[in-house]
Amino acid sequence: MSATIYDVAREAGVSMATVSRVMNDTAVVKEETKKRVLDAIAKLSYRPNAVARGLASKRTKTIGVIVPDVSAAFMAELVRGIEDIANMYHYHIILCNSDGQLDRERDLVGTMWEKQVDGLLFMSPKLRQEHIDTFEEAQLPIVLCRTDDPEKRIPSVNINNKQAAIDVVDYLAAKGCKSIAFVGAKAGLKSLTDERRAGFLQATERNAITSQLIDVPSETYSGALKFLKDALQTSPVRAIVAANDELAIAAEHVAQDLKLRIPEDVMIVGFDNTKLTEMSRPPLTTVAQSMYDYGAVAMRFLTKLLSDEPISTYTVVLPHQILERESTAPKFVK
Amino acid sequence: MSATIYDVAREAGVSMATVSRVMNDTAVVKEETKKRVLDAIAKLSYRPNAVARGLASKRTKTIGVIVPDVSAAFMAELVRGIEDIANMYHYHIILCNSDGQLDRERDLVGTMWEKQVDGLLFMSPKLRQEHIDTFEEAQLPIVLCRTDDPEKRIPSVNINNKQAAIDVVDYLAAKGCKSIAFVGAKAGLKSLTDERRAGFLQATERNAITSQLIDVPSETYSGALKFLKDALQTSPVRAIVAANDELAIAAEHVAQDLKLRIPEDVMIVGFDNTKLTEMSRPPLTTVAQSMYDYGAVAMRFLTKLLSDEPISTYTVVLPHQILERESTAPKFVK
DNA sequence: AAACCTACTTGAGACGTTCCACCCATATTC
DNA sequence: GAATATGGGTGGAACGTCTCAAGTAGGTTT
Repeated sequence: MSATIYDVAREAGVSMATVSRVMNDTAVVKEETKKRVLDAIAKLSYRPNAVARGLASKRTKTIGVIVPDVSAAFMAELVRGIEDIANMYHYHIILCNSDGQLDRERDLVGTMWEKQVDGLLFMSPKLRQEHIDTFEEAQLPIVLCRTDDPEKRIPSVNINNKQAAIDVVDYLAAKGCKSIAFVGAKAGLKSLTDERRAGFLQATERNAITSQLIDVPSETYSGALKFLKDALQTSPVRAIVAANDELAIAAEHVAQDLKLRIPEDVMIVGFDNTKLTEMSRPPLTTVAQSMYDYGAVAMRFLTKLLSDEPISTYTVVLPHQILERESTAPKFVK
Repeated sequence: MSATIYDVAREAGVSMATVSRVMNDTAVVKEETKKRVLDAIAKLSYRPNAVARGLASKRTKTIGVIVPDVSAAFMAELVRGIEDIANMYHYHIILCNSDGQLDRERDLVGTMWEKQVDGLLFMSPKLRQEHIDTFEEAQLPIVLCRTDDPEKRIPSVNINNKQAAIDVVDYLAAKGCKSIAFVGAKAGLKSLTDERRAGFLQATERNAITSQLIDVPSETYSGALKFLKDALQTSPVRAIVAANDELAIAAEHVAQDLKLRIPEDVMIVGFDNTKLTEMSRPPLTTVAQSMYDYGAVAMRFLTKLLSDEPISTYTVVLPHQILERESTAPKFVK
């Protein structure tokens, strides 16, 4: 069996309390005593038991991270950002997948409470009142990440998706596009897409651009192909704004099948700057938002909450940026 | 403050022990008493404290998962597989990124011990003696995943990469290819690639096929483009086997730039069956190994270890399969 | 000389469970 | 009728740490 704090105390000829103080550096200990304790620790290769520590101190140095699905595009990058910062502040993360299902999400918040996590990082495709109630009940410090809370009830980190879509339309308008389509999941399913669509509609109207909405049943490559083909065949447009990169690539492929040249005949813009954008033909113009930073900022925010550091704003908005590639800008030919 | 088991006991007029037995269903309790307890639990909305439980029972229902980098291609899928199965057996996972660095890995194993995890799932690009020593010291049930231990000292889950590469060459040979190139990182950097290359070399020799090795500095799309171009321009081959899908797509693009038709002029095969394979043009033939299953099987293995279920073999080898797509098979045209 | 610091150190009660030893009826066996 | 099971329950030590009130020794002030 492994050594306990009590063993170390006996070995060093001091009390448990002193050992504890040496370990946690929580009060002054005479240099000589300290050395005796450290020697004893080394000799017994003592490591503190974090569970006992958690019980006694009521802080577990553990953060619950609830995501819809780690394996979804770039979610892993976000999680990596979270983990890195967590680590920096000596936290660990318990990762849970909810598939965006309300029951599961509520369940997980409860279980995380049972595990006595110090805080929660929460991601969900759509935030409802039930979520808020659950959070209320759990009484845990929570930061929302990439999850829109229109009423700003919970601390959150987001980007301004609506503005980003507006920027994209303005960008395309400046290139002379007079007719633009937006492709994404039907309204009401995903907050992200809804916001982007709203920006799209607002900006097309303001710029007097003919707009068209292409609804797809699921925001995946294969799920979108057919709907895109139908839409593009019946009413050709000058540009396509896709709710994410995967859809944008589907749009590229459909356009190419219809013998349209990109970007000469039709321009295509995606969202999220996933790895796909570089690997598509032509490379995809997209709205970049660093997923890593997303997670990192959210986690840093949470650590501030946990250590009562002063907070300037409870709804952090991250910057975005249009990354121009060849799907909207003709390639420079030597 | 939230209710404790003691509060519930008082409310129901029974002892703590009885409440515990109701919660854990660990012994018979009279129907009537049980009801009183359950009512009290509901009334006080009692939830057991997992930390206290962990201290008392010495089991935390938590698994440590150490990966080089969650955000690396498809690692997230693997983690998802782990999480799903963990969940099924009522475990949670603490996820840590090591970047494949030995010190960090050893550190993490130690911290996971402190956190009193019930077991460890470990992934690393290259296993060394120091790893084994660290595991030994930690005295934790450990399963290696996608991490080769040539001496089979630690329980592990893997696929037979060498055989997979042999299968690919045989497959191409059957299609009449007489000259095949292998593209991947230089020998000695990645165990995975080394194994695949070994299989490739063995099979090309056996089939009397002209083989060529294209070494790239990094196994990424952009990092490989130039080297592929140089290689394909100087010595045209009939087929390319890439160490992973990303490289295979780079190969596709380079071939297309050289006005080669795929698969008529050159066939291309990737490894891993990532999402990219479906989204490339033409869709990529690849060696499929479900990353999700990889994680799922490893986790299931660990649960068996943890509950002393009988184990048939300590080195699980997962099946692989060549998924034929249009990069090696001409499209059927209506 | 009494009172008061300061610098260290101790003792033991939490923290919220699990689980073992034990108790008390009532029923069953020899 | 004594011994033995069995169902249903109790009490409290143990798990390994933190933490706080309290203690000691030596010096300084009044």
